[in-house]
Amino acid sequence: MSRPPSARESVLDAFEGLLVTDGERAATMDAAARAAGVSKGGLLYHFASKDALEAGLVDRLRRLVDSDVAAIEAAPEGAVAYFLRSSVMDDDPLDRAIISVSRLAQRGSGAASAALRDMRDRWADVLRPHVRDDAALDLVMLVSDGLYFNNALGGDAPLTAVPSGPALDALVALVVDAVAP
Amino acid sequence: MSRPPSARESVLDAFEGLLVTDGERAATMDAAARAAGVSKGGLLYHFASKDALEAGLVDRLRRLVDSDVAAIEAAPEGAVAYFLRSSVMDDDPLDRAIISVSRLAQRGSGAASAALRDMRDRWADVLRPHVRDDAALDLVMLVSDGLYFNNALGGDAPLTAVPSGPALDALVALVVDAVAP
DNA sequence: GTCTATAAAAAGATAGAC
DNA sequence: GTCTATCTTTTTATAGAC
Repeated sequence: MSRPPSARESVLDAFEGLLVTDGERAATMDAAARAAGVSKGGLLYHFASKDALEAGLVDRLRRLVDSDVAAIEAAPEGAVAYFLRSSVMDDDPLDRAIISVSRLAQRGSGAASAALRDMRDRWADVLRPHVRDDAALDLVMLVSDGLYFNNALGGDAPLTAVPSGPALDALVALVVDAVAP
Repeated sequence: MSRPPSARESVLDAFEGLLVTDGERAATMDAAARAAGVSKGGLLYHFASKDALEAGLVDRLRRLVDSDVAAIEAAPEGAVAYFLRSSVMDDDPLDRAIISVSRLAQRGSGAASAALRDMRDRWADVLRPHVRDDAALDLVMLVSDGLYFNNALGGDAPLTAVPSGPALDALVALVVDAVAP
């Protein structure tokens, strides 16, 4: 935790970047090594297999979700409003981790799917006390999923124009009003 | 339109099935040929390349969206309620086409991303007259995206328990009430 | 229209030098 | 810790027989 090996993190960053910007197909060990500026052998010293590389990304996601759950709980503007606003992709470390692990999940990685499921469960647990009932919780979670979905799909352009600015304000207000206890 | 070549459709069905159930990685030309009961050479007669095979699936999606938009417009229970309920994956031809083309989009196919974007635009156009304002339209579209997202991810189990039965009824009622003009 | 055989490239992984 | 070289398997695609 105090002294993370630099090359290891570089490889992980490069692999994540390839998944986010170029899609699953482009995220090969070869490409990750090249993007990180190491050789394939160098990469394989840190991550002995493709599975190990993917596990590294999944671990990173789990750690980022820990901080996110804490931030949701502490948000002054309310947990629901904060959660929805943070569901709009902003290219921060958590967003990149979610997108890249989503790509792994679609490649068929069971560990990636499990991590995403777990993330979603933890979000639901922290939001539950802040909404009216189960239908309200479903609504909040699904809007959040939808916001991520539009960024996780279609590598180049987002699937749609995700609401931002005043449109996002109006959406958040509408949802907060509909789910308030 | 009247006499679709049988082998061609079989190959397309097999390719779609592989994408839906086994994920992108498993949907190779070899596997599609085997699943369709033809040889690789036989497949390549109908689809000269992987791109052509993917284009075949995208065309199928476009045709199914045509019918779906008509069904939304004609729904007796209201466009929004019908649209949301039909966003829950039911393994019908349209759902399978959406999931499989989503997988192609994540593989990096620009044509697949464009078809999904177009589908979403057409849905928005047909729903717009049935909702209060732009924020309400965003809400409906995002909940629908969320419902699909949870099926498009994680090949084996859906990412979460998608609401069904009374939970779905309550969710639809909540949304319909929040967006009614 | 459908087949077999095979080429050509890319991917994951191993061995061992430095 | 990092490198080069090499092996194996998989995937796309071509050639040409039937």
